[in-house]
Parts: sequence; C-alpha cells; structure tokens
Amino acid sequence: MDSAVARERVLDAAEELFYGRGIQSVGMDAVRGASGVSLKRLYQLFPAKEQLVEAYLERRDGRWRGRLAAFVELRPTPEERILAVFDWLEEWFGEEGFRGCAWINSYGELGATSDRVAAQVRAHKRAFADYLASLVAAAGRPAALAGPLFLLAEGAMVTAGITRSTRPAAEAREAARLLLDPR
Amino acid sequence: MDSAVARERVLDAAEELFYGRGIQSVGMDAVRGASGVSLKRLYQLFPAKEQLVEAYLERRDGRWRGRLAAFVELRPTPEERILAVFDWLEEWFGEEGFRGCAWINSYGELGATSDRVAAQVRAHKRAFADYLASLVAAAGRPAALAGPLFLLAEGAMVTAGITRSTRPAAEAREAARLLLDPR
DNA sequence: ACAGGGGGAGAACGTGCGTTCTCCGGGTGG
DNA sequence: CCACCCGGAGAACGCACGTTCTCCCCCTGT
Repeated sequence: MDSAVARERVLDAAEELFYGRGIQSVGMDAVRGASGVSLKRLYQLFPAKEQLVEAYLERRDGRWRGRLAAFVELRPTPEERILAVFDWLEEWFGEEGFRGCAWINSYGELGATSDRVAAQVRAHKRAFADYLASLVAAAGRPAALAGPLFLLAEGAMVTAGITRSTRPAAEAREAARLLLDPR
Repeated sequence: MDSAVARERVLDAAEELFYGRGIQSVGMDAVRGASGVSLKRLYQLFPAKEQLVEAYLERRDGRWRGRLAAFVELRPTPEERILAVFDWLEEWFGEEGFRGCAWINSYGELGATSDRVAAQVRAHKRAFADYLASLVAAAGRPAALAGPLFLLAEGAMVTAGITRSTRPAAEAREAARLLLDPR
C-alpha cells in the first residue's frame, strides 16, 4: 500500500474515532484496527499520538472551513451569505454522528495539557472568526457585528453538541437576523 | 478528622485539580496529595473516581448558579438583571485560574464515554437556560429572547476559555442589549 | 497496662495503553 | 534457486493510574 494512501486511511480512521469517542479514550490499537494499517507503519507516518491528533485537527480544519465556504458561496448576496453560515450549521448539526465542535471538545480534553492542541484550537477559531468578519465586511456592515455573530455560532455549536439538537442553529440564525436588521 | 471535613477537603482539591488540568489527567493520587486525605478514606467517601467527578460537578453547579443569582439580584430592575448576567460573566472570566466552563470542558472530555457526566452537563445547562428564561419572563419580554441570550452566554464562555480573554463577555452583553432594545 | 480497632502511609495489583521489538512470509534482484 | 529486505501481525515492555491490601501507629475503653 502506498504511503499516501496509508496516511489517508489512518487519518480517516482517526477522525472517525477521535471525533466520535474523544481522543483520550481511543488507543493507537483502535486506530490500527479501524485503518488496517499496521502499528509499525502507523508510527512511521506519525511518530507519536500527539502528531496524529494534530494531523487530524489540521485536516479537519481545512475540510470544515472548505465545506462552510462552499455552502456560503452559493448565496448570491453578501447579506444572505452571513445568514447562510447558520443554515450550514443547521445542516451540520443534523448530520449523523454529529457530536459538537471537534475543536471545542478537543480543547476541553487536551487544552490544559497540550500546548500544541490548544494552539491549533485557537488558530481554528481565529480563522472562523476572521471568515465571519470578512463576510460582514463584504456586506458593508460595521465590523463590530462580527464578534456577536461569532459568539452566536459558538454558542449554537456547543449547545447543539450537548443537547443533540439542531434547534440552536435556527435560534442563532434568528438572533443574527435581528442583529443585522434591527426593526 | 471529621468525615464531613474530609469530604469538603477532597472536593476542594478535586475541584481545583479537575477544573485546572482536566479530569482525566488528574490521578486519584494527586487528589490525595492535594487534600491530605488518605486513599483509604478517599475511597470510603467516594467509592470510585466517577462518583468524585459527579460530586465535584454537582457542588460546583450549586455554587456557580448561586454566585450568579446573588450578583444578578443586586440589580433593581428586571431589565438590568438580564444584562447583569453578562457583567457577571465578565467578572468570572477575569478571575485568576479561569479556564472556561467546567461543564463544557467536562463534556468534551467525558461526554462521549460517561452517560452520568453527560446527563449532569445537560442538567446544568438546562438550569442555566431556565434561569435566563425566568429573568426574561420577569422583565415581561417575549420568551423567544431567552434562547439567543443563552447562546450568546455559551459562546462567550467557550470563547473566553479558549482565548483567555474577558472580551467576549462585553461583546455578548452588547449584542444582548441590542436584542433587548432594537433601535 | 493492654486489647482492639480505626485510620494513615504507601506498597501492591491489575489493567490499559503508548511505543518498540521480534518473528516470519513473500516478493525481488542476481 | 537463493540471499535479502520490506512490511505485517502481534507480542512485549514500561509506565501510569484506579483500586485494594498490608502494616503499623495511636487512640480508646476498661
């Protein structure tokens, strides 16, 4: 098996397991079993578990933001694009196996012990906040709107994860609409 | 040493350690060392670590909501009381050793593996949401306001924890003010 | 004074897991 | 055909940690 293919299989398995059950409760042996890649090769690709965790978060970051941006760009106007973020959250929350925000969960699990994981979580959240800010700027709205929209989105992610419901997305969207169009 | 005193010492130590470093990375031996209570007694009081974790979350829940309510009740009018929640969050975020919301963190760490912890997190968040709803009702505002305020507060807690900043509280407060007083 | 027992200190035990090592088969170049 | 080596399977190792056990001191009641 090609090295690149093995790497992808390992990351696929790691993502499913880490996201679904938490990082600390998944052993490297489970990653091996789910990926079909032997421990020897696994450790050649990722010399320690922490590096596998980093690679998992990094690849998921790219995909997550890519999916969001692709969804948002389908909307024609800048105003609609801002609200589309919350529509996408609702879709995401409704997906089978949704278990909250991978970065918030990882931060709860490892933020206090692993600086690298903590830094990656901060980078991901900063990127998401910056993306929201860019949408707000593109719509010609005051930059101060971006912060509250970000907080609504974060609150919705946490709450959807804990309550296993898609409803927070709709609530957040409605609040965002009110902030954008004060009556 | 009295049993009740030992119990309090154990819970004090557990709270400091679990909240500060995460639950899984704190061994029972560390709790013993920090509390000065022998392992034998510790296991008489809490027959397993999970029960200590539950007791920690439960005691913290009572104290947390008590502190919030006490702060809020200092404000004379129902409108001010709603915003006071965010003022209190800002104070809390600024405290030495603040590391985000203990329940959100615990959920990230154990939500997928421990049903009892997950249930306790849900109960705590429901209680907080209900409290916000009661403040909204007392102010004679539409009940639909409570959800967004809750999401803002949750988003602020997560973001303050990750970024180690008190700023999200002020942002959330300002957004809450706009939702309450649309111009 | 002394028998008894509750509690402290910490060793011991079992398990899980991150990481490494061993062994072996099978493909490859000469 | 044969030496060689890459990679797979999984045993082995070391450590951490949850939990239990042992030993002993000290307090108490008589």
